[in-house]
Amino acid sequence: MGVETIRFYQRRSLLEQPARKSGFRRYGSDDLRRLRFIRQAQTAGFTLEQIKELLDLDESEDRARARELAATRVQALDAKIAELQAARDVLKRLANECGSNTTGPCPILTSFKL
Amino acid sequence: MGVETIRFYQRRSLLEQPARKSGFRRYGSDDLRRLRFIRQAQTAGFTLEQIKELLDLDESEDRARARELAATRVQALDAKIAELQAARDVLKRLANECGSNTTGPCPILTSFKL
DNA sequence: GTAGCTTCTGTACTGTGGTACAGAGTCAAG
DNA sequence: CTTGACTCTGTACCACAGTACAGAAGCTAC
Repeated sequence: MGVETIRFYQRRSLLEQPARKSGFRRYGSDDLRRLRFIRQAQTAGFTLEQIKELLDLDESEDRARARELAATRVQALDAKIAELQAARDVLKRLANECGSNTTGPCPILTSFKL
Repeated sequence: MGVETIRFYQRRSLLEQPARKSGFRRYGSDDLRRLRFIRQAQTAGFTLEQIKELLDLDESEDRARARELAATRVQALDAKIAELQAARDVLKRLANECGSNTTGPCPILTSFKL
């Protein structure tokens, strides 16, 4: 994670600008934990905007809202996983067919077209 | 799919510009099939650039390359599915915990931080 | 005390997949 | 033969999550 990204997060208010010692930002373990949180939440598919909300919630201890965000995200993840799984299975099958019968046009290219 | 999208594809050379009758584009079933192909390939996670290549391959009947693209995509899909699945499971578990024990800070917010 | 690295601010640019708009032309129905 | 809906070209803009760069200042080691 480059320094540019960190400053980008500061501009987006996901990270506070630490007190400066002679104009330089120095970071502590709090910042590090926040950055780790951002990364984890990103892999769960939260947008930066949502992550900002989660971080703000942490301050206000609004458990209901946090659960709501999580539940919505789980649903979205389930939908996305199902979609990718379906696409994967189709593509896998087509790739196999394309590999086995060697005459005629590749089924990957023709199958979608019907 | 709006007309703007179609013209966008034409600019990206995914779709040919049909012969004009007095300046207007008229589309046939070929174009329709191509558009359907594009949509299907998109849900499989191919980028427009890759879809363009697939469409070009269809002309050249290069089965090996088509299989290669498909195999790479299947791998990427598998990886993505696994990642999403892991994130989903963690999030789901945290949401449950956040709902069950009602004291202390919400585990969704604290768990990532350690 | 200077070379070489990092940091600062601010702005602009990237890629991906479109969307929106202005201003002009064209077609079909009434 | 006008009205309204559609199309054309071209350019600019959107979201998202960064990344790059210029030009200046500061820190560190030799």
